[in-house]
Amino acid sequence: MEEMPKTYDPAQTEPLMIQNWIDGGCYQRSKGVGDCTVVIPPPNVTGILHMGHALDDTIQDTLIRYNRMKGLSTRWIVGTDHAGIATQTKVDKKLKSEGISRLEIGREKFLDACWDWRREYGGTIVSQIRRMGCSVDFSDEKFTMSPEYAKAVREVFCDWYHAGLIYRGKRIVNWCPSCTTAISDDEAEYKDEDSHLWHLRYPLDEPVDGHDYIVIATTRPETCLGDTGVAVSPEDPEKAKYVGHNVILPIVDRPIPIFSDWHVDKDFGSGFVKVTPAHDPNDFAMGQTHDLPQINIFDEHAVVVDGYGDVSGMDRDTARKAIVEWFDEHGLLDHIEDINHSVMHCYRCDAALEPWLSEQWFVAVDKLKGPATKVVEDGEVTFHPARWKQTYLTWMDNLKDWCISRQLWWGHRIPVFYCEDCGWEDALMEDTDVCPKCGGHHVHQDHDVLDTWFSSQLWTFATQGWPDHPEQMEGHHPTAALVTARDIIALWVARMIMSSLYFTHEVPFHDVVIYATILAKDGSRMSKSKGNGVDPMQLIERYGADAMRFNLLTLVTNNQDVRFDAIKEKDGSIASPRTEAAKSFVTKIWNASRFVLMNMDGYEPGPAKAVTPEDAWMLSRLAKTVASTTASLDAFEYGDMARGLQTFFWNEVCDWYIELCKGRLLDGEPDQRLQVQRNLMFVLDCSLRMLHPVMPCVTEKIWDSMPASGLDDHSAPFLMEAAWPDPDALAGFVDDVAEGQFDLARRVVAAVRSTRARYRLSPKAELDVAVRSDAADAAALEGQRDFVCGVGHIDQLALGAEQDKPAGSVSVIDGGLEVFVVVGGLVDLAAESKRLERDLAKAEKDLSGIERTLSNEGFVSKAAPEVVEKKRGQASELTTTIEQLKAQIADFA
RNA sequence: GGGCGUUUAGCUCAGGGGGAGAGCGCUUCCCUGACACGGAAGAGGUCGCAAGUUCAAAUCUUGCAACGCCCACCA
Repeated sequence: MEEMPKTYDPAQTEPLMIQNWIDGGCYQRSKGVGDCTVVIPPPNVTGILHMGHALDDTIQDTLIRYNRMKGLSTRWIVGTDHAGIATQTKVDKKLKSEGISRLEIGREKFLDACWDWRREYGGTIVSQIRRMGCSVDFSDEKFTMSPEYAKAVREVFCDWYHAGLIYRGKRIVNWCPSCTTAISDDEAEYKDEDSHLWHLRYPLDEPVDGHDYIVIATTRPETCLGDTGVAVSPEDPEKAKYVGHNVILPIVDRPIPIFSDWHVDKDFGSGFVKVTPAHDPNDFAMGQTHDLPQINIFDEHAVVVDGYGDVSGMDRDTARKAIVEWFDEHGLLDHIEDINHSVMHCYRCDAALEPWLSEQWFVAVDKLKGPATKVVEDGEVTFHPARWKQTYLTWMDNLKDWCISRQLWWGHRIPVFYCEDCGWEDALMEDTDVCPKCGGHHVHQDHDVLDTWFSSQLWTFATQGWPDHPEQMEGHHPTAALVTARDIIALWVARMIMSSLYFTHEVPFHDVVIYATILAKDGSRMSKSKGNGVDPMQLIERYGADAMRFNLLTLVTNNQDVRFDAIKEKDGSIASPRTEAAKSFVTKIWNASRFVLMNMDGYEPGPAKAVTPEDAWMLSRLAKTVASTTASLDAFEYGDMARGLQTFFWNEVCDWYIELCKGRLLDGEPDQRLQVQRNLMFVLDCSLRMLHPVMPCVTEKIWDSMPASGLDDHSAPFLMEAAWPDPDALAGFVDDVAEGQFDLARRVVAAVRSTRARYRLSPKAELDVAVRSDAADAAALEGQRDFVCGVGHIDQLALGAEQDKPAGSVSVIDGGLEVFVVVGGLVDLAAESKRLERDLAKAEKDLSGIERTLSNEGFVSKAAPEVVEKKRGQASELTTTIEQLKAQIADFA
């Protein structure tokens, strides 16, 4: 047992505590009854952790540490995500800065560079998680591209492929002509741009009602080469006459039909829409409905393909100019309208994306969505806060087939093999270069890789031995809870539920905890480009991990986003007042513990026992706090828990109980002293255990110096492995009468203190005080005479129902108590009677309000009886107060 | 366009049908035997606006306004 140093330095102590836990094997699976396995949402290996991760990981660590202390078998699985496109972009940029081109060095060498990157950043991320004090199992780190994981991914692909859930199809994808890859909707960025709406004339093949042409409106004149129809709204009576006729598509001179479709808004543009199924998602859908040909006019670089004369070989911008010019020259350019519309851009290279028809792999979701909907509807998977359930169900309801192929190199390569000789195709668990059908040697593997979410959807079970070692999952899957951000409910949470139900026949987790998005102080999103992001490591450096964790947990409420109060100072450091306050709390815990522990000479462990009224009050408050803290943790209400603990420990344990124990502890008889030591140790021990999941380092460090308490023998080598206080075992300490009596005493002390402040009396000057109250209160106060006098610095304290107002005294009236403080010649008659008049006016106003309520027929008959009773109590108390105030004012007059 | 969230003290935020709360900041006093990263006493708010439900609304409903987020669409 070491003595506690006078000051606590988180920067020095935290890494030591963390090292001790790791050396002690505490982070690996604990053995216990019941299971609490949690998988970390794997951070992308693209960089360093941000505040969102810090919050995410703090919640999980609190959850894990709490359950570990409760005696469950716990394990927190850690790992990182290869993050396909994001990582490839980063590596691409890095190589580019070194003058190296991805295309020149080829796939193999590029992948080597990706692995190098992964080693570097994966390591950084893991070390940051470690520095936060997160008790993840570092001995068994996972990665979404490890050989075992890759096997699981391949198994899933092959299974779904053979079950017909994965199919290849032509779809419009968001194509980046610069990166020559498809970009998912989620990865595309919308930007508002000023552009034009070109109104172009398309000649009719025969006049309709005397009209030779119609006017279509388009923002993409260059795609008209691929038009295969013109659509009007079914709700547009004026256009109905054109339906069934044909126009002759200018330039290419092709007749195309006019039809009606609900996609068209009759009030937009000219009411006629050119339909280009190969180059627009809506047009693609209309093309399917109306059985139109799909004519692809662009190659993969968005250059017009052969067969269009001069326009062939032009890029899309040049082609646009040329085509508009052509219409103009031929008198077919009706007019040009200015327009502002949003255009999708590649988030890697910022090029405008091209809707492009290409061969892609899809997961058919029809069979998967039903079960995934049901488990959430039935509550087998529960969202916290509950409103996210609706978000999930709405998304699930609108779910379309999922495009899983990506034209990237970094990722899980699609395990489909093709024979160029006989056309054989299959998804295989093992690579092959010989065709099993014809024996030919011209076999190649699909060049695309899988969407990153395809692999991360397996995270709860592919990290636990699936598919080869199902025994490893036994009892540890489903996992307990998933803690994540709301923006990936659809991308990740939903897909995990679908794939887990399909492959493991169980849900991946029972609870989904969605925390608030952390915004900058001004309410904007934290982002690198804005430079308003806060680096958690900087906060830790300045305030310590415990302080940061505590502050972050207070942000876990029902809200969907919160502003983080940090500001960047001139020297680049980060200042966060709330985190600073949390650091003060850490220091407070340290100092209070140090005080208790430095007064333990002669201490023998033993049960806590209420000897004095303040003991009874403290133990009752402790029992209630253990119960409420436990309940909050079980309900994933971390903000409540953190705030509740702070109020309890600081305002009740430190400000009152420890202060009140000083007399007995420092000057008491040996027996008295021993009992108060036991009580203090008990309260401190329970408090540290409750604080530990939130602030693991400081509490663990204090535990080093702690002897056993009445709670248990401290046989656990680490606080993190000690038992969570059992609310039921403490229930016997709950004592509402004691709490009420204690409040009485605190009110007398408060009255004396405020009088001192009002009269500028020294806090130490001993005063004479008289309290007039009813007999029961007087008796209760009599029992607390010592501490009231001690804390209130009272020389003579007179109590009783018949107390007279002492000469030279001023009074404070508080809920039936009349506290008279003798200030002697200082009494300022004018000021006092003014103050009393003010109090009287307020009391009378309050009373008249309550009497109005009470005289209301409706209130008395309809309000809950206890509410009426309470109001009556208030009225009678105020009546007493008013009488007392009047009497005293008369005294001063 | 559909959905969601927020609007409470100078700041960051809790709370939530029946007496307006915390932390920081501010004012005054106190370096009292762990802690000045401390203690005590205070000042400060018609809980965004309007209507409705109710005996009772900061709290529930509706509308409005501002800010923000998500989804869809933008020929």
